[in-house]
Amino acid sequence: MSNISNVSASADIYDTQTFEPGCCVGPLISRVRVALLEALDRALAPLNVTSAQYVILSTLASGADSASQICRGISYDAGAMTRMIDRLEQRGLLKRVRVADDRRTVKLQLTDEGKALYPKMRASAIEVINGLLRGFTKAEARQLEDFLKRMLENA
Amino acid sequence: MSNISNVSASADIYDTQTFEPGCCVGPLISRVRVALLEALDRALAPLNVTSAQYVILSTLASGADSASQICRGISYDAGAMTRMIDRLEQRGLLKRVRVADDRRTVKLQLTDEGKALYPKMRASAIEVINGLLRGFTKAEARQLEDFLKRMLENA
DNA sequence: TGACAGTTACTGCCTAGGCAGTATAATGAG
DNA sequence: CTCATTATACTGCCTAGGCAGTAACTGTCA
Repeated sequence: MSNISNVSASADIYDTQTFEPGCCVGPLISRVRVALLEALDRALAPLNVTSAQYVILSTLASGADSASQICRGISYDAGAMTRMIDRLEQRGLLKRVRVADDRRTVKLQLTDEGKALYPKMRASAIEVINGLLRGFTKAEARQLEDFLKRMLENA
Repeated sequence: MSNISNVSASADIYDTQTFEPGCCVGPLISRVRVALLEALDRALAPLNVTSAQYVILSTLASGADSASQICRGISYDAGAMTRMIDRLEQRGLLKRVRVADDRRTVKLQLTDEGKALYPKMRASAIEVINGLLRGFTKAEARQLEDFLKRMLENA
Protein backbone atom coordinates (compact mmCIF):
# COMPACT_ATOMS: atom_id res chain seq x y z
CA MET A 1 0.00 0.00 0.00
CA SER A 2 1.37 3.34 -1.01
CA ASN A 3 1.52 5.79 1.84
CA ILE A 4 1.50 8.77 -0.49
CA SER A 5 -1.46 8.31 -2.78
CA ASN A 6 -4.00 7.16 -0.23
CA VAL A 7 -5.67 10.53 -0.19
CA SER A 8 -5.11 11.36 -3.86
CA ALA A 9 -7.81 11.31 -6.52
CA SER A 10 -7.50 7.63 -7.44
CA ALA A 11 -6.93 4.70 -5.12
CA ASP A 12 -4.23 2.12 -5.76
CA ILE A 13 -4.93 -0.06 -8.74
CA TYR A 14 -3.97 -3.38 -7.18
CA ASP A 15 -4.31 -4.54 -3.61
CA THR A 16 -3.36 -7.70 -1.77
CA GLN A 17 -6.80 -9.20 -2.31
CA THR A 18 -7.22 -8.64 -6.03
CA PHE A 19 -3.58 -8.87 -7.14
CA GLU A 20 -3.13 -11.97 -9.25
CA PRO A 21 0.38 -12.43 -10.64
CA GLY A 22 0.10 -13.31 -14.31
CA CYS A 23 -2.92 -11.15 -15.05
CA CYS A 24 -1.63 -7.74 -14.07
CA VAL A 25 0.26 -5.36 -16.28
CA GLY A 26 3.74 -6.37 -15.09
CA PRO A 27 3.86 -9.87 -16.53
CA LEU A 28 1.75 -8.77 -19.49
CA ILE A 29 4.33 -6.17 -20.45
CA SER A 30 7.12 -8.72 -20.28
CA ARG A 31 5.22 -11.19 -22.39
CA VAL A 32 4.27 -8.62 -25.00
CA ARG A 33 7.90 -7.55 -25.22
CA VAL A 34 9.03 -11.14 -25.76
CA ALA A 35 6.35 -11.67 -28.42
CA LEU A 36 7.38 -8.44 -30.12
CA LEU A 37 11.09 -9.29 -30.17
CA GLU A 38 10.45 -12.84 -31.38
CA ALA A 39 8.28 -11.58 -34.21
CA LEU A 40 10.86 -8.93 -35.06
CA ASP A 41 13.68 -11.48 -35.10
CA ARG A 42 11.67 -13.69 -37.42
CA ALA A 43 10.93 -10.78 -39.72
CA LEU A 44 14.55 -9.61 -39.80
CA ALA A 45 16.09 -13.06 -40.17
CA PRO A 46 16.02 -12.97 -44.00
CA LEU A 47 18.09 -9.77 -43.81
CA ASN A 48 20.58 -11.47 -41.48
CA VAL A 49 19.99 -8.86 -38.77
CA THR A 50 18.86 -9.37 -35.17
CA SER A 51 16.28 -7.29 -33.37
CA ALA A 52 18.97 -5.93 -31.03
CA GLN A 53 21.01 -4.80 -34.01
CA TYR A 54 17.97 -3.16 -35.58
CA VAL A 55 17.35 -1.16 -32.41
CA ILE A 56 20.87 0.25 -32.56
CA LEU A 57 20.67 1.00 -36.27
CA SER A 58 17.29 2.70 -35.96
CA THR A 59 18.56 4.90 -33.15
CA LEU A 60 21.54 5.76 -35.29
CA ALA A 61 19.33 6.51 -38.27
CA SER A 62 17.10 8.82 -36.27
CA GLY A 63 19.74 11.34 -35.34
CA ALA A 64 22.15 9.95 -32.78
CA ASP A 65 25.60 9.62 -34.28
CA SER A 66 27.92 8.54 -31.47
CA ALA A 67 28.05 5.48 -29.25
CA SER A 68 27.39 7.38 -26.05
CA GLN A 69 24.38 9.17 -27.53
CA ILE A 70 22.83 5.85 -28.49
CA CYS A 71 23.57 4.41 -25.05
CA ARG A 72 21.82 7.31 -23.36
CA GLY A 73 18.96 7.21 -25.84
CA ILE A 74 18.01 3.62 -25.18
CA SER A 75 19.58 3.02 -21.74
CA TYR A 76 22.09 0.58 -23.15
CA ASP A 77 25.28 -0.44 -21.37
CA ALA A 78 28.42 1.23 -22.73
CA GLY A 79 30.44 -1.96 -22.58
CA ALA A 80 27.76 -3.89 -24.42
CA MET A 81 27.63 -1.06 -26.96
CA THR A 82 31.34 -1.37 -27.76
CA ARG A 83 30.88 -5.05 -28.53
CA MET A 84 27.64 -4.44 -30.42
CA ILE A 85 29.45 -1.92 -32.65
CA ASP A 86 32.16 -4.52 -33.18
CA ARG A 87 29.55 -6.94 -34.45
CA LEU A 88 27.80 -4.38 -36.62
CA GLU A 89 31.12 -3.26 -38.09
CA GLN A 90 32.08 -6.87 -38.78
CA ARG A 91 28.67 -7.40 -40.31
CA GLY A 92 29.45 -4.46 -42.61
CA LEU A 93 26.47 -2.32 -41.65
CA LEU A 94 28.26 0.63 -40.05
CA LYS A 95 31.75 1.99 -39.53
CA ARG A 96 33.56 3.86 -36.78
CA VAL A 97 34.77 7.30 -37.82
CA ARG A 98 37.17 9.20 -35.61
CA VAL A 99 36.72 12.94 -35.76
CA ALA A 100 39.19 15.70 -35.07
CA ASP A 101 37.18 18.09 -32.92
CA ASP A 102 36.70 15.58 -30.10
CA ARG A 103 39.12 12.71 -30.26
CA ARG A 104 37.37 10.79 -27.49
CA THR A 105 34.22 10.09 -29.44
CA VAL A 106 33.76 7.72 -32.33
CA LYS A 107 31.11 8.85 -34.73
CA LEU A 108 29.10 6.07 -36.29
CA GLN A 109 28.06 6.02 -39.93
CA LEU A 110 25.99 3.56 -41.88
CA THR A 111 27.93 1.89 -44.67
CA ASP A 112 26.45 1.71 -48.15
CA GLU A 113 25.16 -1.75 -47.28
CA GLY A 114 23.68 -0.37 -44.08
CA LYS A 115 21.98 2.46 -45.93
CA ALA A 116 20.61 0.05 -48.48
CA LEU A 117 19.36 -2.40 -45.88
CA TYR A 118 17.89 -0.01 -43.33
CA PRO A 119 14.65 0.85 -45.19
CA LYS A 120 13.92 -2.86 -45.51
CA MET A 121 14.50 -3.42 -41.78
CA ARG A 122 12.29 -0.48 -40.98
CA ALA A 123 9.52 -1.77 -43.22
CA SER A 124 9.74 -5.17 -41.52
CA ALA A 125 9.57 -3.54 -38.09
CA ILE A 126 6.51 -1.52 -39.06
CA GLU A 127 4.84 -4.64 -40.38
CA VAL A 128 5.56 -6.49 -37.14
CA ILE A 129 4.21 -3.80 -34.86
CA ASN A 130 1.14 -3.30 -37.04
CA GLY A 131 0.57 -7.03 -36.84
CA LEU A 132 0.56 -6.96 -33.05
CA LEU A 133 -1.83 -4.01 -33.17
CA ARG A 134 -4.23 -5.77 -35.51
CA GLY A 135 -7.77 -4.81 -34.62
CA PHE A 136 -6.71 -1.65 -32.78
CA THR A 137 -8.17 1.64 -33.87
CA LYS A 138 -5.70 4.45 -34.26
CA ALA A 139 -7.24 6.11 -31.22
CA GLU A 140 -6.63 2.98 -29.17
CA ALA A 141 -3.02 2.81 -30.33
CA ARG A 142 -2.49 6.45 -29.37
CA GLN A 143 -4.04 5.76 -26.00
CA LEU A 144 -1.75 2.77 -25.47
CA GLU A 145 1.24 4.98 -26.28
CA ASP A 146 -0.09 7.53 -23.80
CA PHE A 147 -0.49 4.93 -21.04
CA LEU A 148 3.07 3.70 -21.53
CA LYS A 149 4.47 7.22 -21.53
CA ARG A 150 2.63 7.98 -18.31
CA MET A 151 4.12 4.89 -16.70
CA LEU A 152 7.58 6.04 -17.74
CA GLU A 153 6.96 9.44 -16.21
CA ASN A 154 6.04 7.72 -12.95
CA ALA A 155 9.32 5.81 -12.90
CA MET B 1 2.18 -2.89 -45.19
CA SER B 2 0.14 -5.84 -44.14
CA ASN B 3 -1.40 -7.66 -47.06
CA ILE B 4 -4.13 -9.12 -44.88
CA SER B 5 -5.70 -6.25 -43.04
CA ASN B 6 -5.88 -3.76 -45.87
CA VAL B 7 -9.54 -4.35 -46.34
CA SER B 8 -10.38 -4.91 -42.68
CA ALA B 9 -12.12 -2.43 -40.48
CA SER B 10 -9.04 -0.50 -39.35
CA ALA B 11 -6.05 0.55 -41.38
CA ASP B 12 -2.50 -0.12 -40.26
CA ILE B 13 -1.50 1.92 -37.26
CA TYR B 14 1.97 2.93 -38.44
CA ASP B 15 3.18 3.63 -41.96
CA THR B 16 6.55 4.53 -43.40
CA GLN B 17 5.79 8.24 -43.21
CA THR B 18 4.59 8.52 -39.63
CA PHE B 19 6.67 5.78 -38.05
CA GLU B 20 9.18 7.33 -35.70
CA PRO B 21 11.33 4.81 -33.84
CA GLY B 22 11.44 5.79 -30.18
CA CYS B 23 7.89 7.09 -29.99
CA CYS B 24 5.94 4.01 -31.04
CA VAL B 25 4.76 1.24 -28.76
CA GLY B 26 7.69 -1.10 -29.41
CA PRO B 27 10.44 0.91 -27.72
CA LEU B 28 7.97 2.19 -25.15
CA ILE B 29 7.16 -1.33 -24.03
CA SER B 30 10.83 -2.16 -23.67
CA ARG B 31 11.50 0.95 -21.66
CA VAL B 32 8.52 0.41 -19.38
CA ARG B 33 9.66 -3.13 -18.76
CA VAL B 34 13.15 -1.95 -17.82
CA ALA B 35 11.73 0.71 -15.51
CA LEU B 36 9.46 -1.86 -13.91
CA LEU B 37 12.22 -4.40 -13.32
CA GLU B 38 14.60 -1.76 -11.97
CA ALA B 39 11.98 -0.51 -9.53
CA LEU B 40 11.16 -4.08 -8.53
CA ASP B 41 14.82 -4.92 -7.96
CA ARG B 42 15.17 -1.83 -5.77
CA ALA B 43 12.08 -2.75 -3.79
CA LEU B 44 13.15 -6.38 -3.33
CA ALA B 45 16.80 -5.63 -2.51
CA PRO B 46 16.15 -5.35 1.26
CA LEU B 47 14.74 -8.89 1.12
CA ASN B 48 17.85 -10.10 -0.75
CA VAL B 49 15.75 -11.31 -3.68
CA THR B 50 16.01 -10.34 -7.34
CA SER B 51 13.09 -9.55 -9.62
CA ALA B 52 13.81 -12.68 -11.68
CA GLN B 53 13.65 -14.80 -8.53
CA TYR B 54 10.39 -13.16 -7.50
CA VAL B 55 8.84 -14.00 -10.85
CA ILE B 56 9.64 -17.68 -10.34
CA LEU B 57 8.41 -17.69 -6.75
CA SER B 58 5.17 -15.94 -7.62
CA THR B 59 4.48 -18.42 -10.40
CA LEU B 60 5.14 -21.20 -7.94
CA ALA B 61 2.88 -19.60 -5.35
CA SER B 62 0.02 -19.25 -7.80
CA GLY B 63 -0.42 -22.92 -8.54
CA ALA B 64 2.42 -24.26 -10.67
CA ASP B 65 4.44 -26.76 -8.70
CA SER B 66 6.98 -28.25 -11.09
CA ALA B 67 9.87 -26.80 -13.04
CA SER B 68 8.39 -27.56 -16.43
CA GLN B 69 5.04 -26.03 -15.50
CA ILE B 70 6.74 -22.80 -14.52
CA CYS B 71 8.78 -22.80 -17.73
CA ARG B 72 5.67 -23.16 -19.82
CA GLY B 73 3.81 -20.60 -17.76
CA ILE B 74 6.27 -17.81 -18.27
CA SER B 75 8.12 -18.96 -21.42
CA TYR B 76 11.33 -19.54 -19.50
CA ASP B 77 14.20 -21.66 -20.76
CA ALA B 78 14.42 -25.08 -19.11
CA GLY B 79 18.18 -24.90 -18.75
CA ALA B 80 17.98 -21.49 -17.17
CA MET B 81 15.27 -22.83 -14.88
CA THR B 82 17.50 -25.61 -13.56
CA ARG B 83 20.13 -23.08 -12.59
CA MET B 84 17.54 -20.65 -11.22
CA ILE B 85 16.22 -23.42 -8.96
CA ASP B 86 19.81 -24.10 -7.89
CA ARG B 87 20.12 -20.47 -6.80
CA LEU B 88 16.76 -20.39 -5.07
CA GLU B 89 17.53 -23.63 -3.28
CA GLN B 90 20.92 -22.30 -2.22
CA ARG B 91 19.20 -19.11 -1.13
CA GLY B 92 16.96 -21.27 1.05
CA LEU B 93 13.66 -20.14 -0.45
CA LEU B 94 12.48 -23.39 -1.98
CA LYS B 95 13.39 -27.05 -2.15
CA ARG B 96 13.26 -29.80 -4.74
CA VAL B 97 10.98 -32.68 -3.81
CA ARG B 98 11.08 -35.87 -5.80
CA VAL B 99 7.74 -37.61 -5.99
CA ALA B 100 6.92 -41.26 -6.52
CA ASP B 101 4.15 -41.07 -9.09
CA ASP B 102 6.34 -39.45 -11.75
CA ARG B 103 10.00 -39.85 -11.08
CA ARG B 104 11.02 -37.51 -13.88
CA THR B 105 9.54 -34.40 -12.34
CA VAL B 106 10.84 -32.46 -9.40
CA LYS B 107 8.10 -30.79 -7.45
CA LEU B 108 9.02 -27.46 -5.97
CA GLN B 109 7.98 -26.33 -2.51
CA LEU B 110 8.58 -23.10 -0.69
CA THR B 111 10.65 -23.55 2.45
CA ASP B 112 9.53 -22.00 5.69
CA GLU B 113 11.74 -19.02 4.93
CA GLY B 114 10.22 -18.81 1.45
CA LYS B 115 6.70 -18.95 2.88
CA ALA B 116 7.54 -16.25 5.39
CA LEU B 117 9.18 -14.00 2.83
CA TYR B 118 6.74 -14.35 -0.06
CA PRO B 119 3.98 -12.08 1.30
CA LYS B 120 6.55 -9.34 1.77
CA MET B 121 7.82 -9.74 -1.80
CA ARG B 122 4.28 -9.68 -3.07
CA ALA B 123 3.49 -6.53 -1.14
CA SER B 124 6.61 -4.87 -2.57
CA ALA B 125 5.64 -5.90 -6.09
CA ILE B 126 2.14 -4.49 -5.67
CA GLU B 127 3.57 -1.25 -4.37
CA VAL B 128 5.91 -1.01 -7.35
CA ILE B 129 3.26 -1.61 -9.96
CA ASN B 130 0.84 0.76 -8.25
CA GLY B 131 3.60 3.36 -8.27
CA LEU B 132 4.02 3.07 -12.02
CA LEU B 133 0.27 3.32 -12.42
CA ARG B 134 0.05 6.46 -10.30
CA GLY B 135 -2.61 8.75 -11.72
CA PHE B 136 -4.35 5.94 -13.60
CA THR B 137 -8.01 5.33 -12.94
CA LYS B 138 -8.97 1.72 -12.43
CA ALA B 139 -10.78 1.83 -15.77
CA GLU B 140 -7.61 2.99 -17.49
CA ALA B 141 -5.60 0.21 -15.86
CA ARG B 142 -8.15 -2.37 -16.97
CA GLN B 143 -8.01 -0.92 -20.48
CA LEU B 144 -4.22 -1.14 -20.49
CA GLU B 145 -4.46 -4.78 -19.46
CA ASP B 146 -6.96 -5.32 -22.25
CA PHE B 147 -4.69 -3.70 -24.85
CA LEU B 148 -1.76 -5.87 -23.82
CA LYS B 149 -3.85 -9.04 -23.87
CA ARG B 150 -5.08 -8.19 -27.35
CA MET B 151 -1.50 -7.74 -28.53
CA LEU B 152 -0.64 -11.17 -27.12
CA GLU B 153 -3.56 -12.71 -28.95
CA ASN B 154 -2.24 -11.20 -32.17
CA ALA B 155 1.19 -12.79 -31.65
C1' DT C 1 50.02 26.97 -17.16
C1' DG C 2 48.67 23.11 -14.53
C1' DA C 3 45.79 20.45 -11.49
C1' DC C 4 41.35 18.40 -11.61
C1' DA C 5 36.83 16.81 -12.73
C1' DG C 6 33.92 15.00 -16.30
C1' DT C 7 33.36 12.41 -20.75
C1' DT C 8 34.12 8.73 -23.97
C1' DA C 9 35.39 4.32 -25.38
C1' DC C 10 37.24 0.15 -24.25
C1' DT C 11 38.36 -4.26 -21.48
C1' DG C 12 37.98 -8.02 -18.09
C1' DC C 13 35.02 -10.37 -15.06
C1' DC C 14 30.59 -11.98 -13.64
C1' DT C 15 25.91 -13.38 -14.26
C1' DA C 16 22.31 -15.22 -16.95
C1' DG C 17 19.47 -16.76 -20.74
C1' DG C 18 19.13 -19.63 -25.41
C1' DC C 19 20.10 -23.83 -27.62
C1' DA C 20 21.60 -28.50 -28.42
C1' DG C 21 22.56 -32.84 -26.67
C1' DT C 22 21.93 -36.57 -22.95
C1' DA C 23 19.99 -39.60 -19.45
C1' DT C 24 16.01 -41.21 -17.15
C1' DA C 25 11.28 -42.08 -16.87
C1' DA C 26 6.54 -42.37 -18.59
C1' DT C 27 3.33 -43.31 -22.37
C1' DG C 28 1.32 -45.26 -26.36
C1' DA C 29 1.20 -48.23 -30.64
C1' DG C 30 1.62 -52.67 -32.39
C1' DC D 1 5.32 -57.33 -23.70
C1' DT D 2 8.39 -54.55 -26.88
C1' DC D 3 9.86 -50.69 -28.89
C1' DA D 4 9.40 -46.08 -30.44
C1' DT D 5 7.91 -41.61 -28.93
C1' DT D 6 7.39 -38.09 -25.66
C1' DA D 7 8.32 -35.64 -21.33
C1' DT D 8 11.37 -33.97 -17.75
C1' DA D 9 15.46 -32.36 -15.84
C1' DC D 10 20.06 -31.55 -16.34
C1' DT D 11 24.72 -30.15 -18.60
C1' DG D 12 28.02 -27.87 -21.71
C1' DC D 13 28.66 -24.30 -24.92
C1' DC D 14 27.66 -19.87 -26.80
C1' DT D 15 26.08 -15.21 -26.76
C1' DA D 16 25.17 -11.02 -24.48
C1' DG D 17 24.28 -7.54 -21.00
C1' DG D 18 25.78 -5.26 -16.21
C1' DC D 19 29.45 -3.44 -13.64
C1' DA D 20 33.98 -1.89 -12.34
C1' DG D 21 38.29 -0.33 -13.65
C1' DT D 22 41.42 2.01 -17.20
C1' DA D 23 43.23 5.13 -20.63
C1' DA D 24 42.74 8.95 -23.64
C1' DC D 25 40.83 13.24 -24.08
C1' DT D 26 38.31 17.80 -23.13
C1' DG D 27 36.98 21.73 -20.55
C1' DT D 28 37.31 24.45 -16.30
C1' DC D 29 39.15 27.03 -12.80
C1' DA D 30 42.66 28.63 -9.80
